[in-house]
Amino acid sequence: MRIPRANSREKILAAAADVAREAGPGSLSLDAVASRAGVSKGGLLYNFPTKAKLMQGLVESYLSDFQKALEARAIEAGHEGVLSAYIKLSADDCERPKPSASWMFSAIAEDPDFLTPIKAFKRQLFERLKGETDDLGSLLVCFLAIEGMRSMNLFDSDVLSEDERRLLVSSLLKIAG
Amino acid sequence: MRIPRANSREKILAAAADVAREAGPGSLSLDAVASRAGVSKGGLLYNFPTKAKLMQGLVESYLSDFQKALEARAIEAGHEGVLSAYIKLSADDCERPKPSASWMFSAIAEDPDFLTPIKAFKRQLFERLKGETDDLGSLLVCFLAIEGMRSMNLFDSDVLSEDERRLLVSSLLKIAG
DNA sequence: TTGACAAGACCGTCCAGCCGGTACAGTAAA
DNA sequence: TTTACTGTACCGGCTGGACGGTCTTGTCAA
Repeated sequence: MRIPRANSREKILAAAADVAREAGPGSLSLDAVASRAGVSKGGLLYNFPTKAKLMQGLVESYLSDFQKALEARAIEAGHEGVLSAYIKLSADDCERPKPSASWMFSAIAEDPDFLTPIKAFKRQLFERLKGETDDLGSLLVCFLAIEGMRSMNLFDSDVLSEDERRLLVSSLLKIAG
Repeated sequence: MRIPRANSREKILAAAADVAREAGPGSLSLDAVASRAGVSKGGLLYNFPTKAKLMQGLVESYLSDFQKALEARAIEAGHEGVLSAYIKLSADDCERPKPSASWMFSAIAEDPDFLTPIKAFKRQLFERLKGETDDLGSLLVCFLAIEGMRSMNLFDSDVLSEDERRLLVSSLLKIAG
């Protein structure tokens, strides 16, 4: 019954994200992921020898997806600059009602150091944005506001209404110029 | 050996926060909290019958501390308005090198619904700020930027340098002013 | 072309350990 | 006597992980 040559890694990663989102970050167990992915626990452990490796895989795929999406937007936006691309990308990400990265809480519970690559990525992005503008103050406000928007989405927070979010995004785009 | 009439509840709450901060949110077990608080497990369960009650206690004390601090700042700041008070309070909170609310991740792992009171509080705060300004766009940017700052601190993120944080705060105060 | 065989991908079971929670007898201050 | 614990002993469930077996695919000599 086993399908040969299936790309199990991606299937497992997606399953892990699904489990964390739907059952809560505290319920991200290997058993749950395996059954969700349609894979035995042994098979899961074959692809990711430890839970830590699974988390690491989640972080890496998150980061590479993000980078790819950002690059695509940056090309698409062209002269408007990377900051605008980042704003729009984040706005779209936050449009989705359900947070797609609840697994991050599981990763933090496992070991807070899993966030290190994400922090490094953000710092790198910030440096890149710094080279694009001469008003550091505005950039900081913009960058942090996006961060706030993303964190609210992560926490599944409905503090802002849709209208408010739209207004926020347009205000940010105005600041970004 | 028991100190009479000690306020164990607060001691336990503080111990729980300490454990989460120092050993990581995934290591917040009842045993760890009890031993950290210098209390037996029986004593801990006497004060908080379940782990969920402990989390709830953490959230409630966090919220009441926050509200008290904000009120104090608001009176202190006087005519400058609540938004300025909120900015300054958050800036000071984020000055502290170690995040004081890692327990929040433990709470989310336990049950994401523990955040509901916090979301409600934030919404309430936002409504209050809305009544103070006529430029909703600027308020949104400010509010979200603060949110971003707080979340970065929560994630123990050193993405921003001290200088950058200072510049951010002054930019925010300028927008708010 | 075929057959042997190693490597790759995965299954299913088992286990030791930890965690939340219970139970209960004792104790010292108020 | 009541309140507020201490301390110990215990339990059942779940979890991460180890392990041995199984099926599949690729390779290569005969």
